[in-house]
Amino acid sequence: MGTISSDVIRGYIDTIILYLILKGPSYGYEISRRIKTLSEEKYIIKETTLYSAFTRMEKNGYVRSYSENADNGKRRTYYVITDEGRSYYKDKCEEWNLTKEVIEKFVEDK
Amino acid sequence: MGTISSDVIRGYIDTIILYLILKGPSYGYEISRRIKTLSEEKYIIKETTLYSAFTRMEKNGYVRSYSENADNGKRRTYYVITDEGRSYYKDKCEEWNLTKEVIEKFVEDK
DNA sequence: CACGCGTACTACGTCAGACATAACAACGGC
DNA sequence: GCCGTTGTTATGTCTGACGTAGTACGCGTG
Repeated sequence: MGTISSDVIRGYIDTIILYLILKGPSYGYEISRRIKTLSEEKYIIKETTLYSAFTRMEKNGYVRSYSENADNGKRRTYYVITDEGRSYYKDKCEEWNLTKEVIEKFVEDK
Repeated sequence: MGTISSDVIRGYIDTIILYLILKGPSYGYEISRRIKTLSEEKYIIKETTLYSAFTRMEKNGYVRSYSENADNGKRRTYYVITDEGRSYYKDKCEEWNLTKEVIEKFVEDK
């Protein structure tokens, strides 16, 4: 307990990932760790969820990718946000504010 | 525009419905209208979504149902929240607060 | 008096997203 | 020599929301 269920966040995985590459490219493993620490361990993304999100977003034109060999001898795939990705991110932020308002009408205050 | 996408609310349909029968039984059509007005037309639930939610929740023990002939000659299926349903609702409200906190870390303020 | 509209619900099928399970691969440390 | 960390990929499953369609009754209006 303390962690949130997956369905809840469904629809915002892409937004979360895009947020983390707004300021510069990053790669899967790093993003997953940053999600974990930023959310204070309340949300830990699954590898499959993460990488399938990348594939989906690349198909949708929200990210581009390139491969590079890291200094530690490992190959890495970096992801870069596109203009389309930025505009999608902004739209999702607005949608979030709407959605939040709606749901809060049906959720009792603690 | 103005209305919210379905995936976003996914996972909260049941919560929304349960909220509307917290204070007493209701039936599909009425609930759908109340969601529409309460959300200020920002969320309009589909019949299929609504009735499949009822089925699911009855299977899970969150609601009970009974049929009655309404004064207008139509049969109606009323749904009643159970104790399990109440406790599920409370859990979801708490989960919502957690989720909200998490997502807001990745969404830029308007 | 036929028709559409509001009420009330059901059946069947589709699709996408999140996840489970598993594997591959290279390095460091004990 | 094997485990843990880093880093990614493949394959398959399951559920929830929705599209499309149909049934059925009563009421008002043209």
